[in-house]
Amino acid sequence: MNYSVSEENYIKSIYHLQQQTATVTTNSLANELKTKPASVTDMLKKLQTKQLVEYEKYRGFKLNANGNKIAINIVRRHRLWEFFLVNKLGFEWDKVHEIAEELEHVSSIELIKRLDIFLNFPQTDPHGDPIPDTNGKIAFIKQLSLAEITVKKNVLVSSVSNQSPEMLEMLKHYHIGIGTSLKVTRHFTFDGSVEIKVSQYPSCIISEQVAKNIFVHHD
Amino acid sequence: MNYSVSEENYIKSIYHLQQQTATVTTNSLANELKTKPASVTDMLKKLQTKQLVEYEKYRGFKLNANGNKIAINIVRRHRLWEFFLVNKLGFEWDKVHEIAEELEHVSSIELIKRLDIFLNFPQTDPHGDPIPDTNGKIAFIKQLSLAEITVKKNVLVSSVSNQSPEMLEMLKHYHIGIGTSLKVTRHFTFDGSVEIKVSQYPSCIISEQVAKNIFVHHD
DNA sequence: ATTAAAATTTAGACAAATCTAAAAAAATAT
DNA sequence: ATATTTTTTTAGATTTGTCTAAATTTTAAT
Ligand SMILES: [Mn+2]
Ligand SMILES: [Mn+2]
Ligand SMILES: [Mn+2]
Ligand SMILES: [Mn+2]
Repeated sequence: MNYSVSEENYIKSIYHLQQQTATVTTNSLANELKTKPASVTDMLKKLQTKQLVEYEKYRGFKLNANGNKIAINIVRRHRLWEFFLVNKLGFEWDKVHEIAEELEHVSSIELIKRLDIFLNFPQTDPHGDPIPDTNGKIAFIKQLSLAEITVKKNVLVSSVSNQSPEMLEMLKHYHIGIGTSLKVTRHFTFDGSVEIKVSQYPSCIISEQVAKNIFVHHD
Repeated sequence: MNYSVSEENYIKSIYHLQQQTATVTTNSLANELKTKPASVTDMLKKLQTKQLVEYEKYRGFKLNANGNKIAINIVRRHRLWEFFLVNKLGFEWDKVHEIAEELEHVSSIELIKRLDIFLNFPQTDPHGDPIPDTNGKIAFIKQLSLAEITVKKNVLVSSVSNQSPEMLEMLKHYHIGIGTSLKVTRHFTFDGSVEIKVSQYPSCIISEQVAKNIFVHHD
């Protein structure tokens, strides 16, 4: 079956909210989609008749197996396009989300198949998020934020959860990108700030707020 | 200003029909867009209030300067995507039109700018049609069909007007593609068929119907 | 010049997606 | 346990794009 742009956006947003809370509320989805609660209720009735969600009045809702499969496929398209935009067209990573938000709705299956080949089967998007494979399998990478990591172990930056231009600017300043190798040298308990050492650059200190948004894994 | 997918499809279709006839009729546009005449009238009123067409009740319509500029920009996007699909993703040229029909509506200006750079500023799409530049200028290539061309001059295939899978199959059989060098060796007046010689291959005869769809220019 | 046919427009309806305002249900506070 | 606040749903309206059927205008034919 084929879904409208609007339906796809709802499905994907439910999926993302479910990563945090098993069951999603009307208000949170309205907020995520920048729409009104009444509109969410309307759409949910439709998604229910289309057998994509489990929904009980006043009780919240979640994607069923079918809805989940479709959501993951949209995520796959989104992230492949983001990879294309950054690695082929040379966009900065803070500029690609909006564009991928449109591209993800182009419906050709063959297109995505060929794009994947063309990009050489990338595993993660420019923000470090995993790209689901054709079967919907998502590689899980155990990752911790810089605020949680133990001291003096070399780690690789695997993803950054805040993808704003402001964050990008700051990360550039610190010479941090996806894949960058670094080491936490100290945690300051007073304000939660963290001292890090990025390759040959002198040590520097980042705030707890920043540290919480940078995720790393051991190499 | 920003236009809906539907508005853009109407604008582009009017543009294409205008290449044949200076002023476009309601029925021909309905036919082109696979919609109903009543829907065309409705949309034309909207395009008129948006200052994109000159329209007089019962008298047909045409794009004004503003509408024309927008149409050409959509054509530009369409053809750049077609080029991408064929030359980067490896699609056959008969499979790309539908997909480009969706991709052309992705609204980012920066996207098309970068795509153009990435593709190295292609001049023509996979069907040999010229790609308008950023300013809307379209390179005009004087071209004649194989049915009209004079005998025994070497010519280059510049475009093919019928882009169906059936035509592609036939062209492949004759080893003809965009850019192929060939020579017309005879015209048969009885049925309008044409004998051609494609590089090292033995001479062959193509029907008038095929000849009329293959356009060439002198090298 | 009438008449018949074809093309175009209008009138009115409908589906999708959205909204505001009011009603209903659930959660929270006293 | 009741009252208050918050969340969610319903009712009803709106916008966009489409359609069918009927009316109007234009074009073609006699
Ligand atoms: Mn989207
Ligand atoms: Mn991403
Ligand atoms: Mn289109
Ligand atoms: Mn083309």
